[in-house]
Amino acid sequence: MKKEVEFCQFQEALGILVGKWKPVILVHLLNDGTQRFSVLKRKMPGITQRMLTKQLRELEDEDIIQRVIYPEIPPKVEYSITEYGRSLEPILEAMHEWGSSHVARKQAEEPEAQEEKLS
Amino acid sequence: MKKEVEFCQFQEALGILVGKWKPVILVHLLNDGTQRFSVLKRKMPGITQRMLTKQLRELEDEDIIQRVIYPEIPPKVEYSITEYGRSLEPILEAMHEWGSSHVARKQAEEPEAQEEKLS
DNA sequence: GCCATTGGTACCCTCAAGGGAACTATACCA
DNA sequence: TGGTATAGTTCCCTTGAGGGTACCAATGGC
Repeated sequence: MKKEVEFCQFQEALGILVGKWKPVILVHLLNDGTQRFSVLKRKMPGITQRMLTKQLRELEDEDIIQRVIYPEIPPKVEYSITEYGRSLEPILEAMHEWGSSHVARKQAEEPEAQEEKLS
Repeated sequence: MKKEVEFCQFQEALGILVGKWKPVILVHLLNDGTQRFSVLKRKMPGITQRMLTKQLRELEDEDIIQRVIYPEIPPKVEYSITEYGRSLEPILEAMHEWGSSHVARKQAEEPEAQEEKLS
């Protein structure tokens, strides 16, 4: 019974981190600090306005990031990591470290998509 | 340029861990060691045969777990974590730890879905 | 008057993840 | 003869994540 509950903890963290863009957004905000929408967008080639807005809103809803609107024209909105969001750093670090070796491994075993031709 | 590549590392780890059941499967295999299909299934109430098979296959394809078939009747198949799969442990641990405090936090702020009524 | 800028929103589409239910093969047991 | 157990597979369906395109509002610059 307790165990069932325990297993959900993973889903909690995953639920926040999954999404094609969320980890990337978080790393940008963690590394480079507060940034406005357009700057984030420029740093993520391939993302659409719609997607970036959506992901940012979701992270904001989870209280992982903070959104500050400056009532100017043209609009200015700045995003930053919250204290709480910063607590995700260990996970992101662990994932990054693991990912690095995973890619290294993949490249080692399929440098040219070879399949143990050397028997 | 380098940075772009770096950001993909997260996706690598996420791609393996996402899925409603994969983290749960991995934790079971990490904690309790080698186990056969039916035992795993029993430990995961709610999962269907189809789903469990699928997730196990995917993990096997990634070389995260190992599948050993005993040619008996009725069939016996045992699953276990590979050396490589064990390298995911830090991530799972980080996620679990974070998830625990996240749940604690959630329960603290919405014990009865109250909204700062105490002003 | 017209265009660019910024940070969005609205509408619609596609594809994959997840899942339900039924079926399979083979041997043992009663 | 029929039921049970194990580890699947097949077919079909639903939902949601992701994404493309177009549009908006207000102002400054030419």
